[in-house]
Amino acid sequence: MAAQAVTPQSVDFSKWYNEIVYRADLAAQSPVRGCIIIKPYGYELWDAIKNGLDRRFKATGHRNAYFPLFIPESYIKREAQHVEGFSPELAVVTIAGGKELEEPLIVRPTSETIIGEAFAQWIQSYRDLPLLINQWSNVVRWELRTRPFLRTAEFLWQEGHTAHATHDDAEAETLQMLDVYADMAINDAAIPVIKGRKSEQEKFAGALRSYTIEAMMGDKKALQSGTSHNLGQNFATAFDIKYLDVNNEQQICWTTSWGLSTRFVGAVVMAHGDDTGLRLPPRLAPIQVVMVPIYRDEDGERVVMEAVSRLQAALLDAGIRLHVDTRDERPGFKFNDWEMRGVPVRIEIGPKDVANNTVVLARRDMPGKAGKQFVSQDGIVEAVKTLLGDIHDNMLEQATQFRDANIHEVEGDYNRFREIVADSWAYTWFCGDAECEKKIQEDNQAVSRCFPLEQDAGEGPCIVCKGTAKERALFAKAY
RNA sequence: CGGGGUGUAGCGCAGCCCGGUAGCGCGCACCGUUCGGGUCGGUGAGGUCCCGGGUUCAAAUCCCGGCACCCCGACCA
Repeated sequence: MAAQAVTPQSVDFSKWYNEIVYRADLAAQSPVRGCIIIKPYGYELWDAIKNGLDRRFKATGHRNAYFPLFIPESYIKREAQHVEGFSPELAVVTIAGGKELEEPLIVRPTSETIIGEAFAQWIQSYRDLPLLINQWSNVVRWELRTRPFLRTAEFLWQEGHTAHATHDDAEAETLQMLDVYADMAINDAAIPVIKGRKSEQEKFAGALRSYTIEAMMGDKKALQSGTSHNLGQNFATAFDIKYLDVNNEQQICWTTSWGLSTRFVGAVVMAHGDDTGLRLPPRLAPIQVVMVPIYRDEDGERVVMEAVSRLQAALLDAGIRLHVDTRDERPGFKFNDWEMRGVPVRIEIGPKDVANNTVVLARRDMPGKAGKQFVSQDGIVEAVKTLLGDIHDNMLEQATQFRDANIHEVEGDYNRFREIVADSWAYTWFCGDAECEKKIQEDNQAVSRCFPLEQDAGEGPCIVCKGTAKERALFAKAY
């Protein structure tokens, strides 16, 4: 039989990624350039991400709403930086119902403008603030170069939009939502992310400040996995979002927006996957446990399936997402198949196990024999629950160690800096100047990722111009 | 948007140079065999050879034009 292994990460990470996405059944190619079909398994993964976020959004007082897909062209043009940032990648509808439209409609690349217009009508008084809205939607950005999940012409996401009375309120909201993203990434996806502020060059078109959670992928490239923006009064001014304060004076609102997209599915794949396939974090895995019955004749089948039904009922009762693989395939095939799909735990059960009242528990995060253990059927639910927790912890630990081993601090030595960013992340003093950033980008393929929020105070020489820098930044090659 | 590549069965490809009945592997269906780490054998279904035009008795193959997708760079969640 032909080898069915994927291209190893070490040979060609990019190729590995593409193969995994299709072979693990996350997505399929679509007839439309730059778009993908998200298949059920991939969508279930997105659903899990989505549910984790939605729960957190609601817990912090946000409400979901839905705004139109089509945005009048004039709206996009109201905020100068915004239009400049987005115009190259807009899809525009000029004909509808067989007639040329009086005003072209933009297929939303993001909804600040149309939501801003609505906010202007909804907000009259300081009593209406803060206004905390979230939308789950699709957006379109006509990217020239696309990759499944990481950058597609159409993608799914959520975009939060809020309005506040003061700059500080808006800033608190922006940072709170960044925390929400980080919490989901770490506790649901087992991806250790670094919270930071984007440089002036890298911030959102029209924002006062942009924040990001940055994650390190298996090839050591950085992936911006979620962003949160303090929009200041830029959009509020452009869209007349005003309120009367306690003194009956007109004030301009402060707004925020924050988004996390199906790109995060790509983050899960690239942060955890290995040469055997996907490795899904237990809390997001659509299937947490797969049970593979093993037998060689009808007697064996009867006795094994009886035990399978019993264990299945117990595990499903406990709320574990379980799948029993009864396909007419050899066990070895099934093992490999589910490993490709990243299922965290596999239960093998055969006649010998039934005789011994045991099962084999195999964990995806530890390959081969090392990850296998015999456990008693009696304590199966607890054993599985504990194991799922252990796997999450271990995956987070592995990813954290990998990340920390590949971030190197450097001070003042530009040559050393260049060596570092060639292969990993550099952490260094950076003045934030556009010219300095440009030089780094031109000399290396790396760009600034963020000024990490958690760093010791102090100052040092900017890695490029040697001028006094008050913050350190992370630099890396990025997706 | 620049550079390269590829369009032939669901997927991966050969055939094209040198025109002559469209093939291989995997997958799929059925039968048997096997089943604790990617079984083996048999039978079978499945094709606008990317599209349009041209040359020719005859085009997957040669010529002209178009389209699509993929990969690599610059730009971006």
